[in-house]
Amino acid sequence: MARSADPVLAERRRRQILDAAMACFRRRGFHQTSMQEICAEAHLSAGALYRYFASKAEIISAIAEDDWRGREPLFEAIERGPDVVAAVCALAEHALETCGGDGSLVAEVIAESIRDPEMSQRFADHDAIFRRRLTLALAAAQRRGLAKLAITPDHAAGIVMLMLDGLVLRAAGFGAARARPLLKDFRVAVEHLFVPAPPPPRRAVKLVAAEIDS
Amino acid sequence: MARSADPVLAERRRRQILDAAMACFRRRGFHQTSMQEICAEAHLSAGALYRYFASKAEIISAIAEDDWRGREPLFEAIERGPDVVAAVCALAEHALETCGGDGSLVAEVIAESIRDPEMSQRFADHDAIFRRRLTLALAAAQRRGLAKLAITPDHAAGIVMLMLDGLVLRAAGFGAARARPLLKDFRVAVEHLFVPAPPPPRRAVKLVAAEIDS
DNA sequence: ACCTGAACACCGTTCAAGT
DNA sequence: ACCTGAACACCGTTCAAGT
Repeated sequence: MARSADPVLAERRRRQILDAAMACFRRRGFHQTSMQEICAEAHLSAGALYRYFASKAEIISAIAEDDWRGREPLFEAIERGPDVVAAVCALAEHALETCGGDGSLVAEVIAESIRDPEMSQRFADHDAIFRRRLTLALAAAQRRGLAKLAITPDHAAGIVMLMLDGLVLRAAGFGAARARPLLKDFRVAVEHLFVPAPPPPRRAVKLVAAEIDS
Repeated sequence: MARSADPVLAERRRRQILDAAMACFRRRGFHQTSMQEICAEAHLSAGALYRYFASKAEIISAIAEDDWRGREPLFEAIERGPDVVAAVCALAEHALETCGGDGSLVAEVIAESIRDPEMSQRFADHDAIFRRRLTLALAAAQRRGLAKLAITPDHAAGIVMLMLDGLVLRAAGFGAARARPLLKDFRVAVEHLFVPAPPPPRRAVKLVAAEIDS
């Protein structure tokens, strides 16, 4: 928003406000936190804050944007790492960690994105990107012989994403501690979708089919 | 809340308020709807409304309770129906329908349950019941020979629930239309978890393993 | 240019007063 | 017993006035 003459100050103020907001939201949740509280935490007046963020929703949105960064390494691990199953599970663990802590921010971001159409669109876009990226990573792993998929990479990506949402939703709603056991379910599912290429057998086995009358 | 001398009137008023609230929430979302609007829609004053519901959250909670009823038939279809895969997919379709329509109530319920600790606890309880019930249904289907599970019924239940949440979250956030394609992913996953017992083969096949030097 | 903080238009909830 | 609606204690946001 703010047309600023001093971009350095502007950036400093934005971080100052974002950090204050995150602290407040973590303590009391998005809607329980008043702008006055954020102002107090950031040592700024209401008027000053509105120079840098047009609304409370815009603050939440900026926090979500922060969260979406730095997920690329996880995809690269799927593409190139030695253990695809482990790398996909790392995606789930990362999701759980991000949602970790009880007064989680992610819960607030989800809640807000469900309500606010603009945030929702932003989420849908990110969702599509995420799926494409995951599909590509899985297909790459498959081509390199790192994984034998029981189904197409695209379906696998879709299923993994559905389950990730399940984890995130529970972590957000019930706390990371209650969601953690579900990682086991996640892993079991992944293991059945990604039939890992068996290690080169020390003894080959030949299967012979013989017809018998029934 | 309301200690009422006339339980018939009380019940009528509760329905009246709930119906008005649902109409308002569907139109404008939970937090965008003011109590004044609900009062107007229900043709009651604010004071009267608060005789029957202690807070806005309690109204949302009552709506969720309504939603949780009548899911039992779906479990029974899993237990007893001829096609377990189809019955499990019906669970997903039901979830999508419930979340259907754009200004969905479910989105509001999710958002609120994430925020409000009491609602969250209620959700966690229902979640545990749901998992037990689904596990039982799957185990029963398995015992009756209707399904051969690739994994334990409990894991299968957990995975199905994770994916259901994924569907619900997207339906709530992006609209049922954008979530519907994911049903295909869901089905593919279910088909791989529930290896259906193959139809009695017209010709039996005997597998013979013969060791060979590698 | 940047900031302040009182003022504005709301909100959910309560409670004295009516019938 | 049941209901009304003005009043209360807030809220997010704005904007005239300061430096």
